[in-house]
Amino acid sequence: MKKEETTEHQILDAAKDVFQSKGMDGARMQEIADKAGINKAMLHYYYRSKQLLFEAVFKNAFSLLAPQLNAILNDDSSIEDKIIKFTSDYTSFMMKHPYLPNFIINELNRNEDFILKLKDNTGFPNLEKFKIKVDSEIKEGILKPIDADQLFVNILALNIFPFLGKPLVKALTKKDEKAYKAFVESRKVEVAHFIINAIKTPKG
Amino acid sequence: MKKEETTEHQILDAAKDVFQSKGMDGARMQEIADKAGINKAMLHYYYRSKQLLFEAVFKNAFSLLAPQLNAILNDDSSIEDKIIKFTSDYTSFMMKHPYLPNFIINELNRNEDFILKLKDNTGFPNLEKFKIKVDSEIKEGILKPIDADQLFVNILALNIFPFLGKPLVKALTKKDEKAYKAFVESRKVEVAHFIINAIKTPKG
DNA sequence: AATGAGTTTAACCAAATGGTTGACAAAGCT
DNA sequence: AGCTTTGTCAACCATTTGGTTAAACTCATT
Repeated sequence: MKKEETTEHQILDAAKDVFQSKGMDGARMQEIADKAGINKAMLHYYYRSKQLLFEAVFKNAFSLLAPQLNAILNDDSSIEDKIIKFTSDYTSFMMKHPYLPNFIINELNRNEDFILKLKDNTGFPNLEKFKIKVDSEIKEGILKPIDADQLFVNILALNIFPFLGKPLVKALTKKDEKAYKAFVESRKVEVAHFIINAIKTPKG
Repeated sequence: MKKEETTEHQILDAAKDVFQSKGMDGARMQEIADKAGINKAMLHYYYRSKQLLFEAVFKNAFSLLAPQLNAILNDDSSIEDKIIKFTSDYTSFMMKHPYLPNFIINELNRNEDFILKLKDNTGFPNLEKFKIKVDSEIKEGILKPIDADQLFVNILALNIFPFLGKPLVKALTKKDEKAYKAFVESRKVEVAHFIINAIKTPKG
């Protein structure tokens, strides 16, 4: 039997659906069982409790996101190239996993201690290399002076917010689903230009 | 008796606390009653159901946020001045209401229809005037070409995200509460510079 | 065929939860 | 003073919910 067909995996799959769209508090064990096509008791047989099943889903989700962040932080290209690549890759990734950012942001807010467990894990994004690169490009005169933390948060903000605040963005800019998708798609390049304009010293 | 001391207002106040920190699903009517110092039956006496009490809290919260957005959208100053003012004002406002952005974003995501009710309301932010101003400043050569919707979403993103993603930002940039507050405080001017650098044509 | 470990199910349980009821008091009104 | 309206509470109710149990089924090994 393939791994995707085992009961344990089917549960995790169904749990992902339900937890990510309804959150820990809104999710119901019965709904997860129904979606997985199995008896509710099986959830406890494999994952013991709602909390543990939730944590399995959460860690899984975060382990999907972390490499996206590490990609920009740990390669050796210029800051400009990092931004161009990240903005495009991250937006594509989010379009495939629309529930992910809200789910993670939300549950981290609901339980601040939760992030401590992740921090210890290897693979938790580290900004050191990025900071060094930013500072060196500033010294070289390629970039205008800017704090690397601020720049990183700006990059994240511009890329993540349109997904976090999708309903708000749609309502404010009066876009239907189709127009919203086109809007986000065009951000793949727009956002990179925007950031680079903001931080690059004029040539000459 | 002052308005703030009426039972009805005490309920709304307590409900605000509980709903904004735990969300609709995580909130408990008993906890709201306890926090308001009254019997649980009173909640239903004044607001009929959990859903209606929640909606009262939500509308209240949104009516606090909307004027902040309208401020930038409807005054007559230059885009540069709008950005400087908004970035500073909005950050101050958010520091006073830290739960607000998450609460609103979250519950809008949980129930997309909900925003339709708000849209009809007078006072719902409208971008028309802002768009016209952006386009005219681009024609005048003050700003580089940029889609007004994109610019507006960028402004929102840079200002709201640090509050939405507070735990993530704290963890990634390795800041404690004090350093985080200083970080956000300095964004009052940093973000405005960042945006203006991105969109203004070089002088000369 | 007998054994036994792993898997699955129906039925059940205690606690929590949103909501209701009926009694009663305080405040207005005639 | 009587009568009505409004406000408040303790007790109660029906349902939902996460979790448990004990029996049954599967299937490889002996």
